[in-house]
Amino acid sequence: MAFLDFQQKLTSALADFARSDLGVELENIAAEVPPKTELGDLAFPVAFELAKLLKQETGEKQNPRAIAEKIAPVLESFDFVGKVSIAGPGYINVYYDRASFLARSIKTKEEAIQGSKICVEHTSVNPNKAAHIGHVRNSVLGDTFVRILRSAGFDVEIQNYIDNTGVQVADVVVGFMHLEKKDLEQIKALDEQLKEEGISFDFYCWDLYTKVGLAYQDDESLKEKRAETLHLIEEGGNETAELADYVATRNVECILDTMERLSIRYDLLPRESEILHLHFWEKAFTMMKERGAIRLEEKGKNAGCWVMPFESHEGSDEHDTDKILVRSNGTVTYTGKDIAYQMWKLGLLGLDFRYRHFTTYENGQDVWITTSKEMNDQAGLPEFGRAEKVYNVIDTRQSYPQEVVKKGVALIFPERGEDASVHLSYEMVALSPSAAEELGFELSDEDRSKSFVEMSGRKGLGVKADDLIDRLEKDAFNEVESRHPDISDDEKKAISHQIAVGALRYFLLKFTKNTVVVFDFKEALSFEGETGVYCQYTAVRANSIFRKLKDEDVTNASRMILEKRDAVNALFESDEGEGIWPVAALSARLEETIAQSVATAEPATLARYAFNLSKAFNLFYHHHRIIDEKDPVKRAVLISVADRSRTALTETLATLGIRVPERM
RNA sequence: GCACCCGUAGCUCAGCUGGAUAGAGUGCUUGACUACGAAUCAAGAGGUCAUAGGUUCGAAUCCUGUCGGGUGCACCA
Repeated sequence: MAFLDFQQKLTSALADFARSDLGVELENIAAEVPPKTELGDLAFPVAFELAKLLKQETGEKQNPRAIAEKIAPVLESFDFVGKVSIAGPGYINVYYDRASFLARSIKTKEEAIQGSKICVEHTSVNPNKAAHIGHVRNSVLGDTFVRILRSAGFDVEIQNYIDNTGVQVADVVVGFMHLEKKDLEQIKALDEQLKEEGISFDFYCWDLYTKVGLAYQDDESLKEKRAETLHLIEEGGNETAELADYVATRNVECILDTMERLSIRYDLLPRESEILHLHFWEKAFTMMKERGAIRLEEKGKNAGCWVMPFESHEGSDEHDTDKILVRSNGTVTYTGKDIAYQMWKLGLLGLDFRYRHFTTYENGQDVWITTSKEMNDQAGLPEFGRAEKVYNVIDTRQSYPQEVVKKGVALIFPERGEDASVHLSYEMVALSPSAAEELGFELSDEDRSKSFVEMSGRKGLGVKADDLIDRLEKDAFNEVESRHPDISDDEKKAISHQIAVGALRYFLLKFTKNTVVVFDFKEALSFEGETGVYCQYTAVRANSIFRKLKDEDVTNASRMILEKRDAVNALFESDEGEGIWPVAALSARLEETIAQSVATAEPATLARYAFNLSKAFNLFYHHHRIIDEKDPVKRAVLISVADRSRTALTETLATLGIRVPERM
């Protein structure tokens, strides 16, 4: 039983009372958590609202406090309510009955899957190089949001879009073919050689990509090669495309390995090549023309282009108000393809991909990838797409094209509307100037004067995800070793891995989405203060209490609380009970925090909850000795509260993708 | 020029659809380990919530202007 259930009952009772006894219809009743636990567990500022409404109807001025006095008995009639008090100018503060709350079973949420499917696209790293910390923010945000949605009971499908036919892949292909003069066989041989040397393929491509970028600067003919290469890759069915496919697929494998280290997994990898070859765009184009969503420009500078009118932006001489979807040479822009893809995700396109099994995770979960070939073996193929709602995790710099996609789809399918497509937008990860220098980059005076430096894949400026994870694991290993010199190296490694993941995921989740994360090594590598490690440590500590308790201590505690309700409540009234209720109360707020995270699409809310819960537990922990407590009633309460806290904390951390080690 | 985001403690950030005395972390000063684990805890100092108005019982939060910063606005992806 969570507080959210209580709140819902109280709110509807309030609405009924306002309707029947005061003759006022309250649309939504605001409830809030009082600033201090001494002020109760739930507060309704509704008396102010009612005073205003009653004045409007009757013309008589009403005192909010007097109204609150009338409401209090209604709320007090619930068995889970201990008392109700009127505070200040008319706040109605509700105190839940503590003994009765602790007597209820912890029972975590019911597994009621909500009917419709939600599709979340995240990661979508260009498959031409290793992932950096900016990509990881995307993935961690997306993955955590998926976990939050699932925790709230939604059916979620995870897609990682693979732009395997884009310019960035073409760049690396140009590097292999024209700078290094390698053909497919030689690249495969190189790949084998790299494996032996312990260098991952995506790291090699990272450097190659930078080299190509530099080579373009003083070799015009190479730029022509790029256009040529891009064209061949898009067209498919030639040696260049085959080579590009190998390079892109190997990078996808590497990136998936990186993400696996962070417990991030996918259901489907849709590729751009299939969107092209299975003619998704042509289908969407026809529908858009039929529905009059786009028009062919006959004059002006966009003559010969198909554009989508876009009124919300003012045009100017330099910038157009309309968005071009088909160029005057007849080719489709990225945004055009994206509209077709979005339509597919929502089950509106009337075409489907073909699928090939890509890999299986160690838990047996399959990952599928799209293909244009007819496939025979489709055992276990799930139904992809056809989502009720789609979240695209993409950084804020792509807000404009995302808006075009959303509006475009809504224009063709007004019955689904704009709400079906959500751009889960977040700010970029940039580097602090000192971090950039630490990576060995020379900064201009201009860069150094800025508060941050943007990462650049093209320049090779960025913190590679695997490097950072390695560093975190190494630091964690040293810490574990100093604390537990007796355990095996394998166990130390396993623990330090969990710590590293906890540290990194939390670091990226503690900032709200629209905050630019200015990456700084010291901060990112910290294991103290507001970190994932702090939360993990708290849970480990709580668990270690229960390792020392006997099972019957816990069951006895439950029985004791049921039998001695008066004594339990008396404990909370006395000084002895100080600091116990705040953790218990906070532990009961996981469900509402999840609901809030879903409503605002903001995982940071849950991360903050994990930290606050940990802090509350630590406070409680330092105030009370649980195992040694002599008073049987108090001991029972302490055990029950500690058990609830560690359960809530463990579940919260799991939803953040953070595991709790046995010891650390 | 236009659109979106941001401006809160020395620094980095929270602050939910408006609600009670604006909170954390970090840094600084001090104190607590023969332990249910010090990756912890406690105490102290630190704020004209950029600025000027408006809306109302009530504004860090909503609206408008101003100043300062970021990001977009390709027949690139």
